[in-house]
Amino acid sequence: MQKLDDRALAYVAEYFKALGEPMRLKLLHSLQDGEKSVGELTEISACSQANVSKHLSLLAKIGLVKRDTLGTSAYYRISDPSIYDLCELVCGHIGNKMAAEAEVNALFMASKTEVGTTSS
Amino acid sequence: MQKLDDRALAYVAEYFKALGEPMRLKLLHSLQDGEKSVGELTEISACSQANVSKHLSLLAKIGLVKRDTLGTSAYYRISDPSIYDLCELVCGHIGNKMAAEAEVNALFMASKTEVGTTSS
DNA sequence: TCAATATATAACCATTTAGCTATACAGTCA
DNA sequence: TGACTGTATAGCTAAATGGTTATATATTGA
Repeated sequence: MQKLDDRALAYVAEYFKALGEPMRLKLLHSLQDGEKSVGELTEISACSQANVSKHLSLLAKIGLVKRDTLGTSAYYRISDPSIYDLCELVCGHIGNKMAAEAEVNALFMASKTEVGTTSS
Repeated sequence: MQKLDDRALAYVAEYFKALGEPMRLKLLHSLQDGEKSVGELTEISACSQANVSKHLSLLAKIGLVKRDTLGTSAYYRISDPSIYDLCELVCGHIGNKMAAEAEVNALFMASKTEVGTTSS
């Protein structure tokens, strides 16, 4: 039972870990409007083809994307749209945080104005 | 604009990365029913105190948990309940995946039964 | 079959990081 | 102040990993 829990935990962590990479997020974002070939993604991401391929393989292994081949090209597409719900949640969190930071910033600026330029 | 996008991307990735660690997920899970001290979490997680402290620091830095002190103890609590929504989504995904695996397994078993034990 | 193109993989390097042990730091109590 | 307790941090090691270049693999077309 505990063992199963740990396995599930590891599984969830693996999932999050796959999303914990800016380049992979960029690739997933690029796929949001439909499937794309490795070449297209390479161009979009401004990243080496080998690296793009490796990231896509990882995403496919996790099950986040699916792979289809047409001719010599490989086309990848999102297989689990729920990741966008995830990203939305996180972005919401980030939005809040940025708003909070902005507020703190404003307060800071205000306090500076109060004190004047004699900052010492 | 692109630069900002990359920053946001890095931010989201950092957030996911923090969740991409079984031990940190375990700690967050332990905090689901209320705040706990480092000592309590150390006992629950079966992990060294130093390591627990480090993970908690990281989670606090990201803003996932908050820290309060009482006497010599430090109490941590979830500061952003939305992470549980995240986990639920991911667990749903995992549930689907496991169900799919179970189905594949069943089909495999069935095919083995059909063919019989003369597996060659 | 041979050349060309698209993708995947191998081998390697540099960085990151989870874990450990030892220790520093801070608050409590005598 | 000095022992004690709880927490954080420093320093280290081993493993994981993102990136690179070079190469292997596979499909198309002449």
